[in-house]
Amino acid sequence: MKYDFAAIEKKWQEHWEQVKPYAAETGSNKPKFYGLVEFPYPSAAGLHVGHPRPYTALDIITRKKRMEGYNVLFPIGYDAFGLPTENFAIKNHIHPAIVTKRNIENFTRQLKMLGYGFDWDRVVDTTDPSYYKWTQWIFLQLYKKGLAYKTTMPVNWCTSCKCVLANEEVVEGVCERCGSEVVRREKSQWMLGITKYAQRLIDDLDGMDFIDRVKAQQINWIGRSTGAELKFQTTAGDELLVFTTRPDTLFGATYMVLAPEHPYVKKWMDRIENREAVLAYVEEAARKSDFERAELNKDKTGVRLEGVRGINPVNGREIPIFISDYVLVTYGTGAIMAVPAHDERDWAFARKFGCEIIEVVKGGNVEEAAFTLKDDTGIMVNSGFLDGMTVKEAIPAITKWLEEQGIGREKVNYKLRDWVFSRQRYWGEPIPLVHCDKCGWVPLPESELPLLLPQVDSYELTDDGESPLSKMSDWVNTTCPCCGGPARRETDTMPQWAGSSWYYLRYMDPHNEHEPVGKPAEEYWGPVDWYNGGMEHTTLHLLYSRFWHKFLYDIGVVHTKEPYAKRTSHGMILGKNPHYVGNVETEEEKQALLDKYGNQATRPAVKMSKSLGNVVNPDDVVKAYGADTMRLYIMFIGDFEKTATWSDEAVKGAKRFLDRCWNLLEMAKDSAAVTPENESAIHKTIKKVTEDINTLKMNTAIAAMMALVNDFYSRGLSRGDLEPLILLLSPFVPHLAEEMWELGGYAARYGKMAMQMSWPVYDEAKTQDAVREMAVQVNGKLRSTIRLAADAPDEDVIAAACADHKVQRYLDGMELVKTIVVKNKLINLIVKPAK
RNA sequence: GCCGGUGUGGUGGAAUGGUAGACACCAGGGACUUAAAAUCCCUUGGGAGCAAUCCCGUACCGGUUCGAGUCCGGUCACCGGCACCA
Repeated sequence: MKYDFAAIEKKWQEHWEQVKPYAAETGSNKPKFYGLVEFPYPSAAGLHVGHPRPYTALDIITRKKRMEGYNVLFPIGYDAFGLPTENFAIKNHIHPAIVTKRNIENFTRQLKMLGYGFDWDRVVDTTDPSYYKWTQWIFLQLYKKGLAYKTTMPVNWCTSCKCVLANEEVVEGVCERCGSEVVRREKSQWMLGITKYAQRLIDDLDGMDFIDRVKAQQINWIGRSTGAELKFQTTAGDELLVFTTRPDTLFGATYMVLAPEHPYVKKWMDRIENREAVLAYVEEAARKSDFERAELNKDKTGVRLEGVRGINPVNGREIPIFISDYVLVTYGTGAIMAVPAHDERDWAFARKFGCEIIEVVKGGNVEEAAFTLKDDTGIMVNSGFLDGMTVKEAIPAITKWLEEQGIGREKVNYKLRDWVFSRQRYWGEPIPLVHCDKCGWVPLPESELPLLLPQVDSYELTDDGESPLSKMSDWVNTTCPCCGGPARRETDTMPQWAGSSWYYLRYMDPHNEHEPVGKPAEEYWGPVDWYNGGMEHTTLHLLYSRFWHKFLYDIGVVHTKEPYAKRTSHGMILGKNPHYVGNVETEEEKQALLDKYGNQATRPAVKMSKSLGNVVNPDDVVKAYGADTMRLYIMFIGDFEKTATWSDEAVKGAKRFLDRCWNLLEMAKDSAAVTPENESAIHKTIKKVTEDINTLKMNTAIAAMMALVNDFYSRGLSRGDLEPLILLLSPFVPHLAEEMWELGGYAARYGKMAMQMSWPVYDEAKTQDAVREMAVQVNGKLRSTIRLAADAPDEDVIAAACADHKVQRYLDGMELVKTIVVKNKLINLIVKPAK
């Protein structure tokens, strides 16, 4: 009989639809396990071949957990608000809600096609009013606690999306999504006070089972640095506050720099003698896009403020003040004390503008370059009472002095900025606040949630940078919940990251009409035991949702400080590069590719894209080989954490393996007994697969099962031998496993599906071979192998090794000085020439 | 520049400090077949040799060790993140 994957997969998917074997039961007595994958954005393109990688991995893990007796929650949903859908809708004149519905249907079909064990009764859709009601509710709680506030500030503005972006959404000066130029604009925006949680977001990573690179990247992004904040007097009378991580170098501060946007620049305009030059510079800086700032990088520019000088508090010296865009208004105090001798940027600026360079830490040559080491090797000089100290001693000493003088204190700063939370677009959650001329911003009463997105015909972009909602006067004009007077609704919507910041909680209790999540459900299921997702979300979704969770913890909605106990991450799936130089033979052809595609041509594999024609559609793979082959191959492709390249040839290998498994049914002798010669191999395989699934090493788990199948082909097998193999296969290739389970008569015998059986257990004793092959080394070089009974005493091992005819040649005329025996593995004979 | 990671056959990739290359893909050979596909079996890191067997091999240089792909120091290359953050 042939392995008819199409019929088998259809049959079992329909069966599972009926019996719902993946339903999670809140409050069950079994131990719980909550496995989570990042819910997809339902794009028009459908499922990408990258999606099945993490989904299959967690599907395998949760299926195994079920077989191990856990009550498993493995949910799925759709993160469906967002710009691509809105842009698609505008272009094709379809309402985004319709586009979304259609895309979700397609994604659902594809996910079911792949046989995932999701609990389909808990599906969450962020655009569903019964869901975003609670997204809005959480926003109102943030507002009530002062963590949501509206402020005018320079923001990242995408010139193509016509929308603001969070810092996390700007990559190398361009829009993360569309790649267009990002400029700075002054706009009034809703902000979330994530910086208030900066320290906790660092501290609570401790003890979490997150892979190291996720922790490192988050800590990096939050960017904590310790130093001092101190005041400089100025000849204008105002005090200038600066932040420095090197208070020890205060004696070397020979000038100051303000960001061009620093408020004092305007304030001092009357005193500034070179007004025109200063104004011109400020204007130019404002015009520069982030991209230009990054491009122009190290080339320092600036203007000296003539007529105002700062006073170094430690020695009373008057020093010049500059403005320059190498000082950022968004970090620290927007003003610095410059110590050119010990800071590379200050040094470059000082050289260009002829500022004085005073060495205050010995150890370098400050005429040649800035000396920036902050360890014990440098000794303070030219620094009054700090002279002779190391840098490490000088920092607390000067900090103490600043405190005593009342002009400074120790200070911690973070690179993390508050989260720009409003978007000037239609397809997002409406922000549930109104503005009243009398009362200011007023939150909607919770009873009025959800505030529905108005149904309108036109949601085209406006050119003035306002949300499309601002054009809908019927919706915008309302009454103030506070005084009853006329008021206007907020017309900006929330960013895509809003709905995804708490969706894992909704899965626990998806139909609750009274709370975002009920207490019993949250206390039973929380926290998520294992969350897998992309590295690209480390400083976006993962950070944002940890922040929201901590806030919900503070207001008593959840009982854990952290949402996710464990976080792993998968590598991307790349496609073959059609322009790779390795594809062609001659030097001329290679050069032609290099000329045309540059660096691109040097890479064998690249991101899949329509324009390169290397996109793999899961539908096509499933049609040609079946879902089980797709699942198996995507797990076998390589180390889960690393990027991997899709190979059409290698898929066939996965299919071939499943064919070989299928044929075992007919090959197996009709006996329920385990064949003695297969027993050890079976137990070893159970052990290997069990351990490898736990550590996400699906590729080697599959390799072990392949090896066992090869053994069965060469040695023959019984129905009893096949039984545990089917159970091991079942999380990986559930359709094939169930069919074999049924056809092999196991289903009838146990009255259960394979997935409902207990996970096979191995007997450690039976994983041990009675006879071992041991390596024999002479002076560390492999010379022979010998076969001995397991756990043979060292004397026997040495005797057998010395007696081996290959080994003897190396012992001839030599004196045995030492032997090293590694039990059951290896013996090393150390010899030297006999005297 | 800073942080994190990687470097192993023609290819994807395996190897708690202990027989490098498991398992696959590709390729080659054989069986079956009128033939092809599929399937099954065999070979497959490089080099020398009729053979037994030997030599060389995990980016490069050095070190620790009886023994290093693995640990330590240094170098190079590539990938990911951050980047004028004071």
